[in-house]
Amino acid sequence: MVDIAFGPSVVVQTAGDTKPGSKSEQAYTSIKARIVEGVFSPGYRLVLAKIAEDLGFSVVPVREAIRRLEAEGLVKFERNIGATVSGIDPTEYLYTMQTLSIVEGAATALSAPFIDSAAIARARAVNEEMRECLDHFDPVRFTTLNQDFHSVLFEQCPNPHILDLVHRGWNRLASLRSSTFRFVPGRARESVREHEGLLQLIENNAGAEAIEQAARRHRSATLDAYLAQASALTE
Amino acid sequence: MVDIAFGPSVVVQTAGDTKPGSKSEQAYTSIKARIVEGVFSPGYRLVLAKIAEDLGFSVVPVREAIRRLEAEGLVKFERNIGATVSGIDPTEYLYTMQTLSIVEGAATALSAPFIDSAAIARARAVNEEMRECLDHFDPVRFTTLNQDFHSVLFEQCPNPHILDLVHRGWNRLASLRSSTFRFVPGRARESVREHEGLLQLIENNAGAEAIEQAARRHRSATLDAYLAQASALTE
DNA sequence: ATGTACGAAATCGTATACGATAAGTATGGG
DNA sequence: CCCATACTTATCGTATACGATTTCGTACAT
Repeated sequence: MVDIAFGPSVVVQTAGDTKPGSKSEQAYTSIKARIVEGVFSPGYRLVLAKIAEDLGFSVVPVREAIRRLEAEGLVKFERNIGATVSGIDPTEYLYTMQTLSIVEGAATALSAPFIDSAAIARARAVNEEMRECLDHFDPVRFTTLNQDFHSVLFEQCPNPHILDLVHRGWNRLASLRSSTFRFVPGRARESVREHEGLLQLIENNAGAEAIEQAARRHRSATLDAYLAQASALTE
Repeated sequence: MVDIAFGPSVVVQTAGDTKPGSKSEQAYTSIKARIVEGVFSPGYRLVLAKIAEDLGFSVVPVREAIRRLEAEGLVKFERNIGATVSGIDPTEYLYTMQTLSIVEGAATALSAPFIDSAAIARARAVNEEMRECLDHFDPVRFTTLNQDFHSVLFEQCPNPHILDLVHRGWNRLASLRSSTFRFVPGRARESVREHEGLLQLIENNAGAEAIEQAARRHRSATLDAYLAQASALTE
């Protein structure tokens, strides 16, 4: 739809990708996908030689890929020690959620003036699907749809940098969730309601300030809900 | 004071640095410094072999360094073509300023509850120095002090991710300014006034919302002022 | 039994070498 | 005189090789 969704998780393209032919690039994409999909869980040790052999490459392009992933915060790379998939102590989770909250709010506010009625209709349709998910209890699908919802809103975002930050946050969280995600049904229901409210604000051409606040309130509530269970997250 | 200032410009540490011993790390630091200080202006062609020879290293660590810089947005690296210091068409400038505005506002709001009277005093002192700069017309020093001012406020920022984003924005802008910076004296005077207002808000324990708004308004005004001259920026 | 020291294995870091690709240049035809 | 094509050159991309560092296991002494 908006971004590429495959399997249980979602990999969002981040800016700065080189042409696909480069092995360094392939390694980057491949490793990132495996992290985001949860094949490589947090704490997983990424041994250069092993990954290189897996992919049939030499270590050099793999190193580059790892460095890029490090800059995105997906892995930690220590000299003479090696790379591990970034851990997620509750604190780190809070940081990420808080940052995402801010950045998503900004993206929503910036995009609002450019959202036409067609986009709103699409967003509303996605939100309806989310509502249905509530009955069938499908958390994975719910999360994917949630990102789809926001993606529709952000489609016309006039600032690609902000969008990039949002995507990085999503990827980060996807990596965390694949391993330790838990669903909060009550919160999810509320979320659907808030989405509808946000759409109405946009339809009524509310000020950017109001929209941003709404978006931030939404995120903030989500954050609180998840924070309660954050202690369950392992290092 | 807060961050390391040397020469006319300021290089802000960004998260993700490896131990200093690594050549890859040295290359990273060295190239970044030269970009931020303006030795490598936007558009400058970074030839791997040449840089490697300059530093006395081989190309491999240099490549890694470039990749990290690319992920931070400081350089553009195209397959089989090479790396160039990121350009700054007015649009890109707008994106960066807008993003920085949002992120700085958030950082200010988050930090506010943790700012004690001593920090406020220091911030105020810096702001006074800025006021003095207005008379002597020292734009470079003014910019440095401006970052110092915010650094004092952000010292206790509870979210390092946000802080990292702020620093990246500063580095980015520093790179741009070194080559094409122009000073807007009227705007600068206003800026000093707004800083004082912000400090008073914090002293009075104003809500995070109000503080964030003030910070954002400030940035927004700055943005507008610089945007007027943005067309003067070269690709 | 525990702590320490030494050695071996695993892994990372970097240099060098060579193949691949794109940009620049010259030459020949229109 | 201009354009297209072949060739040369500059630069990047990756593999391989080897040295450096860390970690882990084992043996020894207390």
